[in-house]
Amino acid sequence: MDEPIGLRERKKLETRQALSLAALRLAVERGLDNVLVEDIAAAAGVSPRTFNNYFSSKAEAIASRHYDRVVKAAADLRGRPSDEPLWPAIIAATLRQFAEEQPPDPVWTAGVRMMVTEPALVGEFLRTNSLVERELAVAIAERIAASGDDFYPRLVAAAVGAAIQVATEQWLRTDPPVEIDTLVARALAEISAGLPEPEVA
Amino acid sequence: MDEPIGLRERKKLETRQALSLAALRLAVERGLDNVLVEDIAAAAGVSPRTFNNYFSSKAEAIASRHYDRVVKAAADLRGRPSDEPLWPAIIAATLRQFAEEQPPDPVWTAGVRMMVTEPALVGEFLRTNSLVERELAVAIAERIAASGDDFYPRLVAAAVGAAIQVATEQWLRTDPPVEIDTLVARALAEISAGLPEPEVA
DNA sequence: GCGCAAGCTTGCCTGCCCCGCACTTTTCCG
DNA sequence: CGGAAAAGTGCGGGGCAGGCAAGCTTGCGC
Repeated sequence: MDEPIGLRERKKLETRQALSLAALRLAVERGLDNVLVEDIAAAAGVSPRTFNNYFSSKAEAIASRHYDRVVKAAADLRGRPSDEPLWPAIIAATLRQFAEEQPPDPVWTAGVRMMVTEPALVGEFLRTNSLVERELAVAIAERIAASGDDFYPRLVAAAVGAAIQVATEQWLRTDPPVEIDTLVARALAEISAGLPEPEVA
Repeated sequence: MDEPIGLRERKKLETRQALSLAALRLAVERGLDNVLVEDIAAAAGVSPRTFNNYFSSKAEAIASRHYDRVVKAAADLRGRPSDEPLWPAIIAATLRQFAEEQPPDPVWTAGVRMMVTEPALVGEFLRTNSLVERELAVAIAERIAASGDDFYPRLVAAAVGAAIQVATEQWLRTDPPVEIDTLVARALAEISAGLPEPEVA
């Protein structure tokens, strides 16, 4: 968390963020396919050609915001005391991401719904999650003196991803809205406990 | 599992399969972006316009084969005796898919590697997996008298998907090749056991 | 300061993809 | 056998992604 150098880099980051934010906002406002790359570029104050220097597709630009957000959970995990047991640390780091923002930004929640709904976005959304899981696996590996490519860290990271995924889906579906924290916590608890078959009702 | 009716349907299915097979084979042979939709259509003996009546993208055509394959695991699970405990049934049904074909078809393995590697395919691949998980959740729900939309079945299905995903990744990476069955079995066993933090080495 | 090199932005242009529409051809079924 | 429904096809348009070759900006070393 540093690199004070780079006034040039700064501008680049700003442009990138402006583009991804504009992409998300416009898509939420008017629906994905009423937004042209041209519009996004205009909203960010750059030429359409430049858009593709930053992102290789509309979908990627939108998902980029998602990436920036969830990647923080991995960073959070790194910052936790190293003597804390693994799963409590994971659960705490994850929940913090969802708790941070109350009430949740309506543009963001609409964005999540869109990413999970629009066929043209789902793939990129999932691909992003899978990228984040890699980061997460590395953070997990650090705690147990393993490599981020090893089996166990990858599996744990994938399990966490799956839990969040399911929790998010259920959250989008519940009609009387439920706190997403609750759902995520439940999913993580259950998946870390091994998902035993419930007793016959 | 029937519908004897439909000589019309038959042709449709054949065309669909011809298209997806051609898409996969050509992409493996020459690399994804040296294959035009035109080529695929030609190889399947239909017009380019018809291609898009079946699939909405090249990626979807390729992933369609993947879908057809893995969806069988869910069907397999349905066919198992209903008094068998859940996890053994899941594990058996899943492993059967991988065991079925020995040695594995080289076009297929190359195809999997491609789907996991090529940025343009990864998203569609993941999206397909997520679709299959829905089927799987329904099959799981049947066994425990629940709905396919309920939390627990979804979570189990997602966990299974995550396990297979990780196993596949590791399998593609192991240089002295390992049987994928082994990896899948291990991943399923571990995730169903709850992924406890390993003892410090 | 100052000028040069590296790097970012942009415009232009090409190839390709996806899809709507209208028309033909095939299949189904009474 | 004849009409309705559905599948295949050709054409054309809107849009996207990316190579290339200028311009323009920034940073760095002198």
